[in-house]
Amino acid sequence: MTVTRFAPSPTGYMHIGNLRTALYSFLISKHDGGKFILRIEDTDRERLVEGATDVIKSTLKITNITYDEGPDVGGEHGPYVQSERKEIYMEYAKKLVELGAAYYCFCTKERLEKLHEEDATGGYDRHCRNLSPEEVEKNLKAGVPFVIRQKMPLEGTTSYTDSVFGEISMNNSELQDQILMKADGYPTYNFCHVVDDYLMGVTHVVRGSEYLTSTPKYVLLYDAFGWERPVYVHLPLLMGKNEDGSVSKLSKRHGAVSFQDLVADGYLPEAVINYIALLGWCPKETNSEFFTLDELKSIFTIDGVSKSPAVFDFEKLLWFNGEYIHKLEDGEFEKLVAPFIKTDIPENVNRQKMLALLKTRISKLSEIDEKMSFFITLPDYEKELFLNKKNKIADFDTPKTVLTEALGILSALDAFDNDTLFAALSPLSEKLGLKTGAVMWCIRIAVSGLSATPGGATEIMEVIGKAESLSRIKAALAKL
RNA sequence: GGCCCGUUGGUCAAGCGGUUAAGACACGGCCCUUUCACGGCUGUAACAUGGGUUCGAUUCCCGUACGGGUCACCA
Repeated sequence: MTVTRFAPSPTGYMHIGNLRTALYSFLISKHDGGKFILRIEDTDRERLVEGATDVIKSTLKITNITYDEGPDVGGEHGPYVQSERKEIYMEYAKKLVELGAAYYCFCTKERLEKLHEEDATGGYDRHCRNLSPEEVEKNLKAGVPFVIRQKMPLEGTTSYTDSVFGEISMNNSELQDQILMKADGYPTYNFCHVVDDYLMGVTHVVRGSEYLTSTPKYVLLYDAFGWERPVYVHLPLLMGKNEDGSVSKLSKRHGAVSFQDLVADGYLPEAVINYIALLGWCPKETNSEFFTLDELKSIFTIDGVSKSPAVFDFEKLLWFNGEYIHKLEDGEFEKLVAPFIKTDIPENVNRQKMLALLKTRISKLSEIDEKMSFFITLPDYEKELFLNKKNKIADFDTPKTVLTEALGILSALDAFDNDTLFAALSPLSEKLGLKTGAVMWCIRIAVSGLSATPGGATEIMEVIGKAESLSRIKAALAKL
């Protein structure tokens, strides 16, 4: 059975690149009907951020990336928070020492720092690698602080096969005797993720390609324990475009790059998921770009994953989001957009009709306030706005006549819905010898004060109601 | 700097020895139309570079350039 996991550090917000890793990891297991595990990697006690785990969990919940095992849902391989598994790691680290693949190191931080100053690229000098058992025992008994380091082979090469990048080979001489257990008794990522992945039965390790070159060290750990190596799936990085045109790893300076920022800005979770699914992966045998999570589960395969980094394009995300919003049911849209409406909507405005009009014309929910403002308050405008070349309106006589006539017709109307309005106003064009467009242009300008509006003249009047429509037309007449 | 990885239009990308080198976003034009949007049609625009291998390279190999990643008691 395919078992994958998402193993974030609770260090704050949910980065979009992290989310994509979670998604791909989830999809790989679900494509095979396998299991997906959430594991919290909180061994860095200094970077820990309060509440960060909740952000992770809620993000996965909102996006429907459900996990079969995890901190709050439990499972047979728990606990799923590394700080709660502390003893396990020390036990395995000691085992590794016995196996001769790791050793105690009593070097002080001061010594290490001095070493670094002397040769910044040299790394650890393996000072404690060959301490005698007696010396180690003596230090241990005396309570000298220690770390446990991995004993790397001094020569030869270590290689493994990554399912997206292929064979990766590293000279063992490049490998540092990295720290497995820190002086505070906590393990480093380099060690505990291996132990956990093994213990939790993870078959596919899915993570960003920044781990591509450190994986040989992990593979060596599996080998030392005699454990079967997992399948590695390293994902191409997500990049952001800088102002000067260059690209670099996607980060805050590129804009809203956390999932919650995006949602707060009016992006739909489904749209975000759909978009990031396509960043670094492409489906086989279809040119479609719209996928639900369930569809992704069935078509997602590792061989569609790309090797090269992908630039996060806010413009395309915006387009995706617009598409998703436009397809929403009116009621659903009203519900989702409600939190973004900061302005009070007056009595005369037909909220429902207004939102229906706006739905297909916004690309993110946060645009709503600005887009609906003219319904609520008539903007200031110059009478030159009535002039329109395409409709052959070259002077103010036409709008004056149209509006005077329209005022009479509209005043007599009882019903004020779109169809009634259009039917009542249509004859005007023939009467005045104008095109429908010209008549409607004048009225629309009068009731909106804008050259471009969502919906036409009659639709706008339906939204703002009879009294407000008449009053706006009168105001226009006064202006003319 | 050493090591590892990558390079198809501005962006996401298909392609897996022989193609008029798909498609999407963005951009331009046209149509539709009660302005805008939607929709439909259409246009501009790409295989980083030099060597090989081959009858034939975007596809395979090597070098170069450029980009990225990594070298922590962070993950």
